[in-house]
Amino acid sequence: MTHDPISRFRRFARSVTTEVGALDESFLGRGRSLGAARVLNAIGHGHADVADLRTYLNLDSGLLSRLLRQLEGEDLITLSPSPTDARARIAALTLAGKAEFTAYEEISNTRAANLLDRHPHPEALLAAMDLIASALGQDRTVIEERDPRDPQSLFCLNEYYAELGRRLRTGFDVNLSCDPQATDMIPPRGAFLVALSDGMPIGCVGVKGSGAPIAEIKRLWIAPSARGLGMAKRLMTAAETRAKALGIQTLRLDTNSALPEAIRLYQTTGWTEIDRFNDDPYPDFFFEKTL
Amino acid sequence: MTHDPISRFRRFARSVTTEVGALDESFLGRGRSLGAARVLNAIGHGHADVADLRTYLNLDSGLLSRLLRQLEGEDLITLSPSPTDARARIAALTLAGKAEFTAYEEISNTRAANLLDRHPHPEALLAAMDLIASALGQDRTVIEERDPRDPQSLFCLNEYYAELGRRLRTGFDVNLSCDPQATDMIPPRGAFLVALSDGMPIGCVGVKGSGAPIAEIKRLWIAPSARGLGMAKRLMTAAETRAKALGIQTLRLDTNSALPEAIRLYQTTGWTEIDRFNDDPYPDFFFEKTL
DNA sequence: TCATTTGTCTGACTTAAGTCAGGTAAATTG
DNA sequence: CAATTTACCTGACTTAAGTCAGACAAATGA
Repeated sequence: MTHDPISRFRRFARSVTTEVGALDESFLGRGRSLGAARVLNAIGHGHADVADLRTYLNLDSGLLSRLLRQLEGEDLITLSPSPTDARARIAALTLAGKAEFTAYEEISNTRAANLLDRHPHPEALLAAMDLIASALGQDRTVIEERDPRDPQSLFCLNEYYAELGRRLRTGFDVNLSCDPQATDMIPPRGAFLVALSDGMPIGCVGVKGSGAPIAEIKRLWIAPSARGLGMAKRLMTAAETRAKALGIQTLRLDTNSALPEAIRLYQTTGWTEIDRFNDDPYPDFFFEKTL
Repeated sequence: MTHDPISRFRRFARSVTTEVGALDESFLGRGRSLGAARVLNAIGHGHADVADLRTYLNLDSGLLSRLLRQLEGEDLITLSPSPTDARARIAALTLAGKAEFTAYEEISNTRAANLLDRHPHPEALLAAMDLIASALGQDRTVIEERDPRDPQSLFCLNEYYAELGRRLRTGFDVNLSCDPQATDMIPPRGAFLVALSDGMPIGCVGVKGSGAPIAEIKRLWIAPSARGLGMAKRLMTAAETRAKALGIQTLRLDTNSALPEAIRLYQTTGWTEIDRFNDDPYPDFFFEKTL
């Protein structure tokens, strides 16, 4: 058998291992060990405090300490005590460090751009990568509270509107809908949650409150590449927990029969169908849940 | 920007690196260094002679020698001189070695099966993996001459027939077509070439000869995941070179207007359209090329 | 046949990576 | 406030990985 699922998976793993190995090789071209390069890159990507670096890179405290001093010796980073805890130290790139970091980024970006450039269907290739990254990263997906006007929140919301436009027979115009004001989805009135897989937004949900003990769930969206992995359930659970913490006792939501997966989710997670509670033209299904 | 092509590519690379790292970790669970495990696996996958192992694993001769002796000391492999060259040595797994090899395979296969099992659309995930593996592996794709009755050849031929069935408005029944006898595509009359990416067949082409200095190109097929990467051109060039070596002076082929990519390829690579030269019901385009 | 090349092995290295047991100073807790 | 915990550092290790210069025997070519 040469074409069974497992052979195909393993061929994928081999090809990707080769690519990863080649990237590591080109990293070594900058005359620094892979360990030091990883630390430099992690700092450049915003992992500032030493404790964070240690868990992110999964390094022994002694080993990381030495790597940090090596980078400090090369004048690529500075280490200063944390203002809130004089024991902890915070790493920052110097100008030279930023230049080195950019050089490493260039290596990665060039490899990525080359591969995408010479492919006949870059968008298909990227969609495939999204799918695989979501499947592999499902255990590492985190849910974070964000301002709904954040770039990552806006990305989710735009995708959500675009998808509604495609799926509702009538199309979707956000201006005709009961569009929640951003402040209604920010504490203390409400909250907006984004699911991030490796930093990439792959889903969102909003709790739209008014200060009263009743609030609405809005804008539940999951990226196509992440569907079927249980993200909607995780997001809804997180939203309910957050709503409870904000003092909300009852949640309501409206949805559309063109979104059967969503309706099925609500039906199986303790929501009860209720009568129409607004005059928004789009929804035709209404649910309620007591927390 | 959080959703540009390069970010998406790099998110993919990160998630896959984590997965590869986790696999290496579980390999270490068998109490052998990664180097020794890699050698054992390579032998199990048919890399028997030491020289082949050295190039395949890209190892220093001294290092490989030591790893081999370590495995020999564990009674996992035997090393015997090659019958054709008494300097060269050939590695083979002992019974215990086969058991260890299987254990490593199990680790990989279980990880693969787990991931596929818990995904809602395993076939979509696999198609995405095929696409990426073909894109990453395009430089490592090799063209090999095979017997057209080989399992890998048959896989290509079946896919080819299935695809014709989908694309021809009339469907496609191999029995109605001028199906070449396998012996017509085996030296000295002809040849059958298969493109292999990491051992996986992703394309084929046949040269159907009769002993005369005129022969036909048949069964040109490229896997969907590998289209647009120039494989068809590579296969055709290889087929022409092989035909020439078999003493063939003129090549002909028939094709169908439902396959415009193929027709475009022939038109741009030195083929001239000619009159119908057979009464096969399927083709409606005919080409010829003098080598 | 004899010089050269080839395939593998050995011993003596270097280096990166990682482990582990203290040590110091700051923060936290009862 | 004293005891404990936490965050990081240091020194002394081990191990895997990899490099390099020969050594040897078999194969090859003039």
